Amino acid sequence: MRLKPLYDFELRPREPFNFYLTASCYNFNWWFDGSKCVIPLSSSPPLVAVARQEDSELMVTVYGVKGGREDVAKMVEHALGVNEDLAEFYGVAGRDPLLYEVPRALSGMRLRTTNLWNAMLIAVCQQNSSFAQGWRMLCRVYKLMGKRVELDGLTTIIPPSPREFLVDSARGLLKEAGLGYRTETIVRVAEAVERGLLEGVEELSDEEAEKRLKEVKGIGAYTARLALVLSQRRYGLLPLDRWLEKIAREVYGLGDVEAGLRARWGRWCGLAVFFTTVVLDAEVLSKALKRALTGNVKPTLRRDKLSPLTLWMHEVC
DNA sequence: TGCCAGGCGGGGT
DNA sequence: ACCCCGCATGGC
Repeated sequence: MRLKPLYDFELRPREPFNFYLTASCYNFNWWFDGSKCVIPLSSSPPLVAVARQEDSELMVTVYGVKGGREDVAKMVEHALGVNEDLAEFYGVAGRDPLLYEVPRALSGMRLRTTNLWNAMLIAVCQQNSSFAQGWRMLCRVYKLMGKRVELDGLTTIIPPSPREFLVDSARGLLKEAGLGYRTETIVRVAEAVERGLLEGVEELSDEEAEKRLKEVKGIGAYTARLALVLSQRRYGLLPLDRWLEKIAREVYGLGDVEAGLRARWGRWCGLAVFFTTVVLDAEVLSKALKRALTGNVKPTLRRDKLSPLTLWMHEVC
């Protein structure tokens, strides 16, 4: 399917802003090519934005079938976090033995958000799997179930909507993608979305939102919190998994890791977790722990090494 | 080969 | 409240 350019606009991000790092992180090569970042906005009707940097401006072109000038600027602004103020977080991170490189090597990098449904898909793929395995699963889901679209010269993918997970062939495709027992969980999430269970979540408090997501069988505290961080920037939530549990216990000498991290990171927990995975290149626990304990907390950025920042350079699946 | 990896729920205590 | 185990898959 071919989408046509509908209109353009510009955004002026709050400084410091690093578009390259923001677009690079946890991204695939059909959404970022080193200069253009594709931001899927809607599956039906198909709508995507393409952002690129020009001096201190972001130039955004919107593609679709016909529009309908919804509040695309607001959506792109939120997706890239262009107006986010991280000054306070940089204060916290700057004196943290795990995160002190964030205001330095990663200055201006923001977390990109996606919609709640897609964030839950991402989070479910991280359950009980390594970084590499989780992102490979996700890569295959997008290739097998996403919608391929063409924009001018660019071929890209719009992530599948919950509806695609409720057709007969969906389970087979998800198994093919390697999701294993996560298949049933993500199908249940899709059903919950279709029933409207996840509508209005953004109006709820953090605790209520987490509780709502956990009503779906297979969604626990980690998955719910991660999805809310990745979609709604609810940085007060702490997605704590075995990986971070172990690292934080050793690096900070914590007994009660959850309470200890809350005390340390406060309302920035979610963003701190995100950046912890980035600075340690999301290495498997044994390697990440070694690096954390020796103060090797600067992301590698070598293109031959698969990491959150180089994912887009690789043919993952 | 067997074992493990950024969870989770169920069933035991 | 805890603890423990199995769960499906792929990589080493």
